[in-house]
Amino acid sequence: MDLEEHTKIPQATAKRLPLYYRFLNNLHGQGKMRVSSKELSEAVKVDSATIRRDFSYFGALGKKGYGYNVEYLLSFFRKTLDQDETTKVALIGVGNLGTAFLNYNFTKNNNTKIEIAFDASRERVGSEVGGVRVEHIDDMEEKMGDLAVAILTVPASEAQGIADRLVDAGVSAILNFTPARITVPSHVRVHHIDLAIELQALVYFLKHYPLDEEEEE
Amino acid sequence: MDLEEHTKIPQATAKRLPLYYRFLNNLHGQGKMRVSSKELSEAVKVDSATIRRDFSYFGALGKKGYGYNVEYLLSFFRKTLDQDETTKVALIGVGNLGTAFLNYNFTKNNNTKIEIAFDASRERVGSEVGGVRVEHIDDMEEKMGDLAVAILTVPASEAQGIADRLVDAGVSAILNFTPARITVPSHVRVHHIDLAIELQALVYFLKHYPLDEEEEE
DNA sequence: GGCTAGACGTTAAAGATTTCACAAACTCAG
DNA sequence: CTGAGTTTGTGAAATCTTTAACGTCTAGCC
Repeated sequence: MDLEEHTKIPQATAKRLPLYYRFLNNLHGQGKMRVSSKELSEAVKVDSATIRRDFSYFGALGKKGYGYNVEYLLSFFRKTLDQDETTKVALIGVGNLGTAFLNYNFTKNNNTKIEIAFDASRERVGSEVGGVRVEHIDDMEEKMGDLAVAILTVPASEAQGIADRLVDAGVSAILNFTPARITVPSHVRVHHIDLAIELQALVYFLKHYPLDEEEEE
Repeated sequence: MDLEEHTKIPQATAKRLPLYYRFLNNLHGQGKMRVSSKELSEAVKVDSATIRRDFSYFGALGKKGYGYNVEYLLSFFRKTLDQDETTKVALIGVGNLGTAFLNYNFTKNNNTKIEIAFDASRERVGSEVGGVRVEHIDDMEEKMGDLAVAILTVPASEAQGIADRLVDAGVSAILNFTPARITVPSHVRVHHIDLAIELQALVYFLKHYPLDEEEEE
């Protein structure tokens, strides 16, 4: 693996890569052959200089006076983002949010696939949601296999307990949608997405960080 | 309004405020009287120096050798985060994700409340989900009143169209959960939360940014 | 009352990210 | 083939964020 190259890439850039990839896919689907950083900037709402800088970490991908070749860029990012090998994911907690994930067609445009789901409700067990089998949470360790990534959409009170079990089962990355800040060993990566906080933060910015005035009523 | 003071607060700090607030609430509920930046750090997974720095933007809230008084800090943040006045929110798109929001009890610990929801499916219209009335999307302008914030959980293909209508209806902040990057006038604030991208980014970090080695198998 | 340990608030440094601005290099039309 | 017009890639500057380090002050004990 060519970790040496990738390790140098700023985290802020890495987070934008999937975004670029998706929009390049769109463009390609529309039959576009070339694209400039300026066009891309308008589409993804990222400053064009930032886009050029981001791309430049991977070398000279474009041509001066021309822009970027969509197909080339796309195939480059496909490799970089490991789009060829699908990462299998487990989902814990088939509530509304969990169901939303299961019905989301990740595999399209995406290198991730939810392979199996777990829930504590006996009623849901055995059914399929969005084409994914739902198993009982008690059988998690047994049925999870070697999946490395888990999406956690359980009630907050369960979060830490389940996280501990996931870690024991060998999971190395958790996408945590519960409000609980879970504690895990240092070799496990956790990303928190906290819906209530996102909403509160938006409201805070709205009230305290005025944007342009509205021109008129 | 005391915008002068708040405008100076770094965005990174502002995004953490709701997180602090929630944990302080927890502590208070547990009957804790005092808390140090170190304790808080372990709970919210933010470096203690960062916490002290964050708090210091609001003045000297703690006492040397003692820490912070939970009650005082809580009441301070309640004012700062405008917890006393509830912000009313509209939700557009009562699919799985939208339903998850409607069932989420935001008002608890929170200054936001979803007042009304809209959906394109005639079947859902008229029902209540999570105690919120669902109206038809065609009646949006008419029934939305003066709500300033909207949560957008519609299919990506609808996102821009609905966003335009929201803006016309006077909304000034949108929490966009669709993969579409919507375009709005400069006086409207948009936060994008892109679930597929969050998952992909986590996978990318997992593969390319190794954490500590696992000690053993 | 005095001492020790603890914890804040802050200065300064380091690190990360974004943005500016422009030379270089390319395209394309004529 | 030439020249006008584009657009990249990148040094350098600006900005933002985190972290370290420590002086100062307080609590609480003897």
